[in-house]
Amino acid sequence: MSELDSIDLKMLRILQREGRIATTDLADQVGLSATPCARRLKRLEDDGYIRGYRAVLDPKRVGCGLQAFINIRLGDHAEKTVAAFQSALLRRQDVVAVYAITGSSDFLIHVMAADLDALSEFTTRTLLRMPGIRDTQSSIVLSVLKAETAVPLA
Amino acid sequence: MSELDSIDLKMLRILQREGRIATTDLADQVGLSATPCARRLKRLEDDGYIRGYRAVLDPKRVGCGLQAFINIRLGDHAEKTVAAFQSALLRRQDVVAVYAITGSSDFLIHVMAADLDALSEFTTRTLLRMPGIRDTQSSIVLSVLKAETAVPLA
DNA sequence: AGTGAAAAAGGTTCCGA
DNA sequence: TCGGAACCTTTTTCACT
Repeated sequence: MSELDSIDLKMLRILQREGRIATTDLADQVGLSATPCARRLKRLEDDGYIRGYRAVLDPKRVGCGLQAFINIRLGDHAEKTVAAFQSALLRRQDVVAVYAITGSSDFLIHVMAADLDALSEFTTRTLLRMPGIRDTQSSIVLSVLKAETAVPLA
Repeated sequence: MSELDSIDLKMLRILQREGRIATTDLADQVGLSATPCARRLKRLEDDGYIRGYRAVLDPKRVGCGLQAFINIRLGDHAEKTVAAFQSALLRRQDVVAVYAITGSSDFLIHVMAADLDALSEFTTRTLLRMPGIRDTQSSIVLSVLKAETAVPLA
């Protein structure tokens, strides 16, 4: 479970931008031949540095024109309530992220929907009917100036 | 700019999970031979449905143990101030996302840092010294229950 | 850990349906 | 638009440094 050397970091930086790059090209870019590059890549995957690879879609292009962040405060923090609330959220495809946070609310969720109608339907029909919710506060995304999946690597 | 048929959608769904899948395997999974599958994939890329491919790293594993969301309210909405503020944020690697939002604040940003020290340094040394900022409100992420890059595809 | 060559697997192009 | 064959590239394996 050794450390990452500068070549590993270089590889990770490149792979965060070009997830489908051929290992031969990756090898060129980090100054290695194909064999050790493939070995390192496998190690980075096996040791859990790389979780997986994803195609990044253009949300608007595929019919998801609206995004929102919703702060949620629970009224009841009983373990059972919290667990039920969480698993209900996690099951939904349109809830793309769920964070437990500090501050004035308990959870921050990131929702994607086709349009305002779909979003308000989610909020009123689904979210507000979940047990244990005290209040919610929605922030609709007007524009996405940046949305990296990339983790900063010093 | 034609529509996406059910095979295209299937391909996109698979690619959101397995961004590095071989096109022959993708072809098998959608019931096509390699040639038309590769052609469709190229079209999805060229027409902007697929923005790119990314390796997804484990943040903790690569030294980014702390995430936070920060709501930012500007005091001065002059175009120049807003533009300067935005470009300063966009330049920073540790600011992984920037959204302009509705509601009580103007921007929501997603920050990744090694630890609390690094985060508080960012807030006090960088963020609060930016011109035009009226106030900020940080929510530190206690746990990530879900963080999909995937866009929901009906 | 890295290299280079050979075998296997995957990707691309062209043509016919 | 699809499928198949030929051709080319990439990946993997292996012997060696």
